Amino acid sequence: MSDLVTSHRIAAQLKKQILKGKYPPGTRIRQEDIADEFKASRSPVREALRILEADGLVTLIANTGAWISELSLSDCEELYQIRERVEPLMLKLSLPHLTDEHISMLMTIKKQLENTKSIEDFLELDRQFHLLTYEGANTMLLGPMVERLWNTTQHYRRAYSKMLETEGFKPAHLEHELLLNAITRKDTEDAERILYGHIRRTRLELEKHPEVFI
Amino acid sequence: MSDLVTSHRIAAQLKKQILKGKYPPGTRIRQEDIADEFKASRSPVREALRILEADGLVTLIANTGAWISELSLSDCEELYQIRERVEPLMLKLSLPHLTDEHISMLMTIKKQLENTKSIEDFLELDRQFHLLTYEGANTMLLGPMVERLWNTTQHYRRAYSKMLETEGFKPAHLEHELLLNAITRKDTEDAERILYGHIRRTRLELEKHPEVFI
DNA sequence: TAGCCGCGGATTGCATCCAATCACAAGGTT
DNA sequence: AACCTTGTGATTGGATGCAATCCGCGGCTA
Repeated sequence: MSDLVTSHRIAAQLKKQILKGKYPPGTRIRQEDIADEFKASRSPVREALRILEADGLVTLIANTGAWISELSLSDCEELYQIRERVEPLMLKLSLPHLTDEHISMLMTIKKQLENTKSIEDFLELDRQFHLLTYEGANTMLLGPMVERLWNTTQHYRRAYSKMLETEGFKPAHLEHELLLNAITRKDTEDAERILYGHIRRTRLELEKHPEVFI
Repeated sequence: MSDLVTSHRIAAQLKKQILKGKYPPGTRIRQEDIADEFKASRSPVREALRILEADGLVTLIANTGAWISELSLSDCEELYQIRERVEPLMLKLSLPHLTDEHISMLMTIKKQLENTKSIEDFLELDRQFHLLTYEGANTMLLGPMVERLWNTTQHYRRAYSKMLETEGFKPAHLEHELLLNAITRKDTEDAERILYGHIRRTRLELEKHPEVFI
């Protein structure tokens, strides 16, 4: 389907690379370089860049070029405040439709999360954990929006995580425990509150590390 | 600047036309038609369509075409629920920076809003009123997001408004009164709650009119 | 008569070429 | 010495032509 379309293929690949950290924020992207890398012309590359712009991953400036999006501290605070309000909603919509399979999968991921020492694995598992709690909400609009919020903050979550000692992850683990518990009990209100606190605490921690930003 | 770039110019113009209701939801858009209309080639049109896709105004399907975005009732409910959570945040960030000029402007718009009989004017003034209350939040991310939410629901606000008798607008006027009052008092908490209720009530009203949707 | 297959027209996707624009550096002026 | 100006190279934006894909219609078959 759309994966056969060159522009979409390029967009998907580039997205992976960006999220993996291949290009740090502020890196300039030249159309021709990408075109060569994918053995295509600049046309589909330009479309791919527009797609990634919509995802918030790159920033385009007319007649000038494309850069990997860069967030200031205040941008990041803003994004987290949005997440604080929006993700509990998504959880509320999702929770009633989460099955036992979802929940046992969540338990598995939670255990892996507690045992890993690798930052990269932590980031990936944490993302999987939260996005899985939203899986029940079959939504055409909120889902992409939330994913976008995660994507744009990815670099900063990574940078911030690297500054933490392993002890620093403990609150997150406890909150995951509480969250999973509330989910199992199908206690929407509690789950929403815990998630709100989880994101809010992370924001406040992040604000203590302005050195992550320019 | 970017308005001189053909693709941006086309995107901006098309956006206006769509919001004005020139193309109802579900209308197919052929690249060549738009290209002819703007006396340009298909290249900038394609970019413009990608931009509008990011705005949520059109939906692209690979190898098939572009359509004016269409919302189902449940999509619309979802959007309103997002607005219920996100717009109060934006108001909270904006309120402390609203000046007396903002407030007197808001009063003017409110009066016009109460006196107009035209649906089209009502839509435009209502939009101006609310977006003006957000003007104090100089945000790079929330602002565009909120505008996008307004854009994608525009058609349905219009369709729904047309079904209402003039009496039907009364609650909205009262809520605007309360909201403006709370803003004048710089009472963030109250303003947030009133706004939440305003959007929520509208959503519930909308749910009573499923005939607006397909 | 209903359903399936295949073909032609219309439309989108991609490559290539040329034009327009910008950033940067060198030179001149005050 | 700092600032403005101008020209050149690099890069993006747009036009055109061709290839690929999809949709609808007609005819065939069960």
